[in-house]
Formats: sequence, C-alpha cells, structure tokens
Amino acid sequence: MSEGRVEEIYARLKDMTVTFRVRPGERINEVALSRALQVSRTPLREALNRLVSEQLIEFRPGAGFFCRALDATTIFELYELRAILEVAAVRLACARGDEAGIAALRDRLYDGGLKTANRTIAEVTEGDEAFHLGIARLAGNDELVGQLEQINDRIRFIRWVDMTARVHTTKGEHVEILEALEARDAETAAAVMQGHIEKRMDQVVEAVKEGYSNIYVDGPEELFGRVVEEV
Amino acid sequence: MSEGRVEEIYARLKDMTVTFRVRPGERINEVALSRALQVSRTPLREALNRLVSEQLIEFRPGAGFFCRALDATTIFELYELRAILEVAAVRLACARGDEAGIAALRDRLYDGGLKTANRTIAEVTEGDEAFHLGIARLAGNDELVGQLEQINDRIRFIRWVDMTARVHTTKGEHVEILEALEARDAETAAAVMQGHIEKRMDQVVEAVKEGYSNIYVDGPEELFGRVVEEV
DNA sequence: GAACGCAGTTCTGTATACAGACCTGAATGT
DNA sequence: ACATTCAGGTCTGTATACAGAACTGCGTTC
Repeated sequence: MSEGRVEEIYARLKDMTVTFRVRPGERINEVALSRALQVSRTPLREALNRLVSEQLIEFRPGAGFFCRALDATTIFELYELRAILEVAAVRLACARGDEAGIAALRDRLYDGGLKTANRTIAEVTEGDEAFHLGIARLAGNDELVGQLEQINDRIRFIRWVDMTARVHTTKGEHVEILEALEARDAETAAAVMQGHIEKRMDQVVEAVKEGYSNIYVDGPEELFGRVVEEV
Repeated sequence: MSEGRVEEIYARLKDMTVTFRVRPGERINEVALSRALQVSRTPLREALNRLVSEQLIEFRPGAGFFCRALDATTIFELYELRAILEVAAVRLACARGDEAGIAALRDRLYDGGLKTANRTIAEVTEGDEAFHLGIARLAGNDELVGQLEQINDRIRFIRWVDMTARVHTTKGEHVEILEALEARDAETAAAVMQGHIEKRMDQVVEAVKEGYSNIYVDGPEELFGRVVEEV
C-alpha cells in the first residue's frame, strides 16, 4: 500500500499550480490528471482538496476543480499583507534575533545572494525569497513564517515576472536591511523593508495590468529558465 | 448525486475541531466518523484533508488523522500574529475606512456588543470576534481578513476560556479603539489595539499552562453555554 | 435565422471493495 | 518475571464501479 502517495501528489500539484503550468481559470480534468500522475482519482482529489484550502486552486461544487486566477486586486492585497508581516518580522528580529542567525544570514547574502549575473530567474527569485524568509525566521514566530510561506506560494509566479524586469535594485536594499538588522535598528529596518516591498508592489500591480496575461499564456517554463545578464 | 456533501461535512468537522469536541491528540476513526456523519469515507477524507491545510487537524501518513494539540507556544505565536495583523488593520482602517462602515460598527457595538450580562460565553465571544473582524474589514484587504479568520478559528476555543474569566474589561477597550478610529487617530488606535491583544495574550498563555487541559477534558459544551453574570 | 429543447457524452460525486500497514494481546522462551 | 514473537483483528490507503449532474452539439420549431 505504498503509503504517502497523497503527499507526493500534493507536492507535485502544488508546484504545478504555483508556477501556473495549469492556466488560470482552466478546469482540472481529474481522469486525465490521474492518468498523468499515475494514480487513481481518490488520492488525487484528496490532494486537490488540500490545495483548495491554500487557495492555490478553486473548487465549484458540481463543476470540479479549477486553476486559480490572480487578479490585480488580490496581488495588491497579498503584497500589502506581506509588507505588514515582514515589517513586523524584521522588527521582532531586531529585538530577539540571535547573533548566530544574523551572521548566517549575512554569510548567505554575501556568499550567493548578491551575485545575480548568469543565474536563472528561478534561482535569483529563490535567493530573494530565502533572504526574506530568513529574516522572518529570526523573529522566532513559526506561525508568522508559515503564513508568509503560504503567501509566497501564491505570489511566487508574480515575483518571477517582476524579477525578470528588475533584478539589480533588489541587492542594495537587501544589504541595507541586513545592516540595520545587525545594528538592531528596528525603525530603520522596518522603514527600508516597508519601502522595499511597497515599491515592488506598485511595479508589479502595474506590470500585471499590462502584460501579465500573455506571459502565462505562452507557458512559463521559458521565463523561469531565462538567464540574468551582466549589469 | 446530492452534490455538495463535502462542503457540509467540512463545515461540521470544522465546528467540531474548532470547539475541541474531539480531544487533542485523539485519533480520528474514519469508519466511526463516517457512520456518525452518514457518509462514506471518501468525502469524509476529502473534508479532513482540507482541514489539514488549515491546521485544524494533523495527518500522519500511515497512521491517519488526529486532532491538533494547542500548546502554549503556538497560542503565544498566534496571538502575536493576530496583534500584528489587527494593529496594521486598524491603522489602515483609520486611513481608508469609509464613514458608513465606521458608523455601522459603532451601532453594532453600542447596540449589542456592550451588553454582556445574561448572555452565554459563546455569544459574548462571538460579539468580540465580530468587532475585531469588523475593523479588519474596514481596512479593505480581503486577504488580511481571510488570514485573521483562519487564526480566529484556531484560537477561538482559547478565547472562550479567556472570556469566562474577564468579560468586563474588554468592553471599555473596544470603546477606546472605536473612538480613536472615529477620530482617524491611527497612532492611538494602533497602540490601544496592541495593548488590548497583548494583555489578553499574557493572561491566556498563563491560563493555558495551568488549567487548560482539564477544561477540555470535561467536554466543552458546558463552558460555551455558561451565562455571564451581572457585574 | 435564431432560439429552444433533447439526446448523447463526458465528467463529477460517492460508495464500496480489497490490499497492506499497524496495533494488540496472548503465548512462548529465556 | 520480563522480553519477544507471532497471530488475529483493526484501520488506513487506494482503486474501481456506478449513479447522476453538467455540458455539447444537433435537430426542430417559431
């Protein structure tokens, strides 16, 4: 009874929906998908139901499961929420974060996080997310981290799109945040974090209104694999 | 094919787990529960899987579904998170909340929210939650409201326990928050909200360490129905 | 020509069956 | 007396079957 099949399906589906390899609004055909994943419909539907709770897919009774659509309003709200949580997190990190953790974050940032050239968008975005999550972890509130991870899953695609446009401005702001954190300067850290996220939010919402739809119509694979050019 | 069975099961199970009518740590026997709910195991498990994502129940592969346990650390973290979100919400509400909405909130508060005598704990707690959620709604960020609702589900039981102890101090603070909101005084509103939630958090975490376990061993029904005495 | 209705098909919703994992307890050996 | 093992039962994990809902496309009627 090879136990744990649902977990695997769940992970795969999550990946598919996060990266929008299923098109927004598209209905998910259960038999087709179950064949593709080599499982029966029962565990497949169990996994799908989990993703419904995480708002990565939608469910309409009688009609089935559908890929979520990400409209501009939702994106705005998620970015705003992210800003609230991350600003609070960096404040708490200034107050409680342990030195070792801060040092580790610094090392990772300077080790790889600043070198964006010749990396794929996927890699760079992962680095960005890891930096922000690293700060949240320093705040020592696992529930906050969990909420943030859930938000990240929902906007990761958008972050990818955004990253293709402006990789290079991110780095400097990350350094600023880190330095404020090391100085335990909560006010500065909070202000920079707030500005950092809000700036991106504005850019993103605008970008979405324009070219967003045609981005994920072409299939996103190409986007994620694109390589960042030298500055 | 009486459609929408899962939705109903989901709602009932959610209620059961939120109110801890299932004991913490207890394993959920699927066949027994499916008989009790008059459905087969398939839709039952689909509903259970949704609740796993909302962290209202736990799932261990090979062992099944279990009722969540609420330890002091998690409660602390959830209250802290709630404070972060609600403080941000009241700030946004001061900035963007429309007059009509504020007036409606005021009416509801003065209409019923202040009269606690001769009401059950369940009713009073619901009023408390409604007031806080009402403010969050004024902030105009549905995602924030959603997150807050999810947190509320997880700590509602604790709020009940807390409410039995100190119903009467809540009212005054709610009035303070409302007045600051009406004056559009974000700083005051935020400060009072922060204090309001943090005070409760401290009390609650302490209460949990002492008598919590025996409260939900006796079955919680009695608690919810208890009537608040006159001051 | 357009709108409505009907039949066929496809897909969802749920029950059920079965295989294998886990747990319990008794019996046996040290 | 205690540990260990094995058998029996219980419960989970998944496949599959079937019933009914929703959709599609064609034909008919106004």
